[in-house]
Amino acid sequence: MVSRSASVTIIDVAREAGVSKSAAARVLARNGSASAATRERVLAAAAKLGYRPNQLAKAMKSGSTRTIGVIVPDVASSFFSAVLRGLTDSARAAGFEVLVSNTDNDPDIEASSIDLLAEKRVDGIVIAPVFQDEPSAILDIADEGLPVVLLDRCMPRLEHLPLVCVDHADASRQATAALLKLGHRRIALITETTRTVPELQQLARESDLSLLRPSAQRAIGYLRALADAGLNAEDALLVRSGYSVESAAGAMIGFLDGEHDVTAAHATDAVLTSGAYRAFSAKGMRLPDDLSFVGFDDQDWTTLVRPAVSVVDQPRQRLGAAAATALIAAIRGNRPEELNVRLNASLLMRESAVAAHPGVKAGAEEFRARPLVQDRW
Amino acid sequence: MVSRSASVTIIDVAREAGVSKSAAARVLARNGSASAATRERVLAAAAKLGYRPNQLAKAMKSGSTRTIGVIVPDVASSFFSAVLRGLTDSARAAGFEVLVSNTDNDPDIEASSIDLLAEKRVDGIVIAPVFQDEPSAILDIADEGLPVVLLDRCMPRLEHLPLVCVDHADASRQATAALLKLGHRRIALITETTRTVPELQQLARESDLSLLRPSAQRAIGYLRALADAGLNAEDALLVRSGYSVESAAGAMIGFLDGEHDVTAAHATDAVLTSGAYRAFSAKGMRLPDDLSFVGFDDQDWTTLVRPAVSVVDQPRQRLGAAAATALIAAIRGNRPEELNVRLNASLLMRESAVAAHPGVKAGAEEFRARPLVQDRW
DNA sequence: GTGAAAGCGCTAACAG
DNA sequence: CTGTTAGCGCTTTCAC
Repeated sequence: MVSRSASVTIIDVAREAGVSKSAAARVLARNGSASAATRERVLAAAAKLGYRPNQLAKAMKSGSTRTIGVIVPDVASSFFSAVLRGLTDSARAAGFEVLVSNTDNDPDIEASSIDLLAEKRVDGIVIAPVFQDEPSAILDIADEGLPVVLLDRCMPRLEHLPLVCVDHADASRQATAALLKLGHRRIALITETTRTVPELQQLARESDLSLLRPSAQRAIGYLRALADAGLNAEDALLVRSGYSVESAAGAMIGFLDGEHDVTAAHATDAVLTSGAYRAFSAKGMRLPDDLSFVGFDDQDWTTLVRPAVSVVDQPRQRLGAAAATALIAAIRGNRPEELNVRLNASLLMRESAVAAHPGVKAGAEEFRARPLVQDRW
Repeated sequence: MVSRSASVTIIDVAREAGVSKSAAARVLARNGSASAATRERVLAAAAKLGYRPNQLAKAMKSGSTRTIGVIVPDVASSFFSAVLRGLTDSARAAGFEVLVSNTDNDPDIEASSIDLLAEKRVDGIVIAPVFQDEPSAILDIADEGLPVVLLDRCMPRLEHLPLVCVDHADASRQATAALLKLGHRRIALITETTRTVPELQQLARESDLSLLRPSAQRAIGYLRALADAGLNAEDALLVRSGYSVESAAGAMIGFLDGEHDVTAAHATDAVLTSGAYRAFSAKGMRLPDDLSFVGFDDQDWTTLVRPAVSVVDQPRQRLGAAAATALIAAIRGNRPEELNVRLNASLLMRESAVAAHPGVKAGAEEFRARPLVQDRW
């Protein structure tokens, strides 16, 4: 291997080997036939010149770039960074590289990202779409025949696209059920949804849950757990928060400052979990004595603090891997309907949630071993 | 805008507009001259057909893909995910998309990632290299003339490549100096380096710090702070840990179980900070009463726990942005020497570190307002 | 101002 | 088995 110029083409290799361009091409692309002698000389020439196949040229011919695009709100978030990790690894294993972009939940950025990726001729796109009434950029690109897989969330107009997500309702249902089993009856829900309990109940009855925002789906899971236990939900138990640690902490402090009789709480998102936890600290509350708590997403700190925080954990990396797999299947021509994946979150009971009364039998052990079900990966 | 086929080319647009391919090309690429009438018809045709320029073809002609590659150990880590965010945003703003891959610190994966990116004809690569004796994949690609920017770390043989990093030594120097100012004299250092104090001192004297691993640079920063205060460092104060929370927790517990007289500690990495903190919890230690502590990297949980943890924080997003900017400058032809960037970490004094004795005057306030220096961004 | 033609690096018929 | 040839979609001289 010698020093090499900017770009060594197949022609350079052919010349060096003293054969024709196509002869060289055949051995380099290891298809078509070539004599042992030719093969050897071409390979030697390629090695000597440091030949690197130009995938751009290959892509122009084949129509496939072996590159996929990923569009998420923020790759720096703990959720999407883990998802991206699973996604890139899985894509890479299948021979695809990944182009990423962030939207910050801005529909315009989303639209321009889609256009850019389309112009770069990615073979498909995985997208965690921005909630909007007219997701036209996504619809357009999908109409043009580019494979698209929805990640983590869906919305009206996009129902026909394959969706890879976690069962949000089930996640919060699990968390709430665990608290109920521990004997808690008054359970606060820290939630981002702005819907009232009756609205949520109606949605749960009449619409396709997967078309709702994750926050609404999770709230519905909470309501279901209550209903399963024969309990009525109350708006007074819903602690409304914006999507930030500060907002959640403020909302929770406000709630705790007011009159209430809750003995437990569940937060429906990683950020809200942090905010709620901060509120508990600020109020000087001791978990689980003053309150039992189950958070969302297993973050670094949940096992760092004392008591360790119980959470319902989403399989983030596997979610990303599943999205990559689904997209690649779509690229290979599988039908969208076959590509839907719904993974289950798993309950991790630790020290922040205990029995409401000494008499309650169910301990943390009971939940800890709970097997995953309905998990296709 | 009507329904469109798989791929609308410039020829389709030309035909629809009733002009030649080159006429269409000229208006679509908005260079060259065209009459108002032609321009209008072409634009209309393009809109009608939903024409999307094929960047692959453009790239083949121009030799530039307007895509850069990023190679890091793990995009899911809190450090690199934040860096990636800054990097993608900055690249995007300059008109470049980003292709990512993870190495898990495996040199073979690194090498194959580099090859893949090179074959995809990225315009340049930002890489946080795997430590190895012969970084030949990186050297090869750089020799071939592909712009390469080193991210976060350098190593022998790679000195000639531009480096965008945080001043590691200064970061730990700042943390240690803060503790010293608070009156602490016996300060433990939780570190990943395996070098002894004499070795580190020799390295600090004789070699280019930037060629050492960040862990060694940080340890040297600690030694410098001690030296500045007229104190001798001791190997007994170095708590050796592998790169994992568990390892750090174990090492720290072992240290605390043994005989020691430290009143303060500093961890030199985010992971080690978590591990050390877990050790404090496990031992039932109360910060800052039992020990003053300054961690590394401002993580979610550092302000969630009570007392809030003081840290020296790396400007992660800006680091990524700076790397993108440097790489793009390299692509535009700037000389490598002009591209080096060293950012400063900033000390965030919170509640986990207090004066060793009531008499010490320096309080947290003194540090909080400390301005950034030597920061070019 | 406009069209014809060459070519980026590669693949894939197609003759020889 | 091997070489010639024709593009993939685009830009860019170069005549007209």
